Amino acid sequence: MSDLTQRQTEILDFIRSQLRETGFPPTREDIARQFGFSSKTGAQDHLMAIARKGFIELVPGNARGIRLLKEEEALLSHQFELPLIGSIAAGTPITAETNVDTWLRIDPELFHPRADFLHRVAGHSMKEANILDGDIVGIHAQDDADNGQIVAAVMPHPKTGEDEITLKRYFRRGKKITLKPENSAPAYKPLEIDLAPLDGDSQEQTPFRIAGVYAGLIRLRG
Amino acid sequence: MSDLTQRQTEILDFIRSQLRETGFPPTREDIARQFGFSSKTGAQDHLMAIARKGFIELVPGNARGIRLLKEEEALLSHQFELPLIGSIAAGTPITAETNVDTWLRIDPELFHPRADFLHRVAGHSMKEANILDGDIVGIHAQDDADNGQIVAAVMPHPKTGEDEITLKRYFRRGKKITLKPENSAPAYKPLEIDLAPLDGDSQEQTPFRIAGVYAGLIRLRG
DNA sequence: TTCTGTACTGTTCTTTGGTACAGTACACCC
DNA sequence: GGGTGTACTGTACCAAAGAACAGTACAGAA
Repeated sequence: MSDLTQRQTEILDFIRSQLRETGFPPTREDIARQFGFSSKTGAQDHLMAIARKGFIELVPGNARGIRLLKEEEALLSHQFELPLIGSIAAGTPITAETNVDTWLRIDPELFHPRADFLHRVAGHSMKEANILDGDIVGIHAQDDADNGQIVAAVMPHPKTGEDEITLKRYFRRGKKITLKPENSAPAYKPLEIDLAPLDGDSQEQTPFRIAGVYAGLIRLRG
Repeated sequence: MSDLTQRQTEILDFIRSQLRETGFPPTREDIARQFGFSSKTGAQDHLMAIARKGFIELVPGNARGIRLLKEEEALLSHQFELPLIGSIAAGTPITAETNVDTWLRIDPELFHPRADFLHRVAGHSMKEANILDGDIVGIHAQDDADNGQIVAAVMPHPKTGEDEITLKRYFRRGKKITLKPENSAPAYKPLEIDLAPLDGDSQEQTPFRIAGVYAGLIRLRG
């Protein structure tokens, strides 16, 4: 399936938004009006191009006979789904499509605060916060956190160097940040990060950022 | 909101099915054809009645200008929702509508085994199974369980006598059933039930049944 | 250079489809 | 017995909307 042009994408988005808002697809004239065309033929041309590329189906002879194809229809209801984020490709925003393993049908608004993405927990470092290996946590995207909150931190894996998400409890005192696992076993040690390393100290900063705060979890096995 | 008549319900169902199949609402003529009316006025009359009762909205002057109202739209996707079961009215099956507090938009198929309903946990009796007060557990409906499984048991509350759901770990040896809390604090005691009380013993049976087995949980706060 | 695709304007034709008006029949309620 | 609501038939009108045809302009590929 070939790609849509910029304009065609805009028009497809308009069809989606109309469907969501009014409950039925727009007419050629609706589209022309929206984009400032003086003739509805322009809209018709675009529709035929989008249909030819397989994103919609036009039902001849039917008013508003525009059908989003299945893949497209699924996109519509992404509003009640959450992306499960796996590994993070370098230089991408966390919810970029390449980082999405799959979409799970869970209403983001159920969580407090609202979840923006999900992450599968590996390991037992948050055991004492009742977050277990294999649990899927909901994360509310924000780049800061309050003291004592559990955060999803993005930092390179100590061995592979690849960016990954880890859950830790966040504390900040001046320029010192502590990321604390919730497991009293000696193997789990707090991570200290100094935002103001001594001058002349060429030691590299731990490249760390907050992807969001913990908003709840789901555990999918009995 | 008053109720729909039989015929009106049929027509509303047809509108839903058309939306699902074609992606857009039917015309008056589509409806007339479907139900064998010889005039589209019959369809129009029904639409106006259904709109007057608040189930749909008609957008004047727009072809296929039929909009399902929000409650209705949600109904469309009940397939991806789970009922949260609160207290249980006497003599009703557990997922009867009167027992449903609300519907949460979570795909039942995410759980293993598939969840049939949800239940909010009150208290700390399953703390050591990492199920906390306030968690919402997914339950797969079945009336039996294997030894060691966590079950949702329905039995009368010791004080109020009202049927309620409690989570316990299930063990059976012959005619003896043990429902065991997962909390080693002395306040939490296993419950023993004997399916074969001694003859002549008039002591009342604990009226207990298994509503289903634990299939996972969601925790909606950070 | 020609061909193909995108991105439109402008006009015309015809069908689709909403809506109004006039009836009929039946059931239920006050 | 009259009013109201449901459940239709039948006719008619006209705006809404799809579809076809004829252009223009530009950009990139063969």
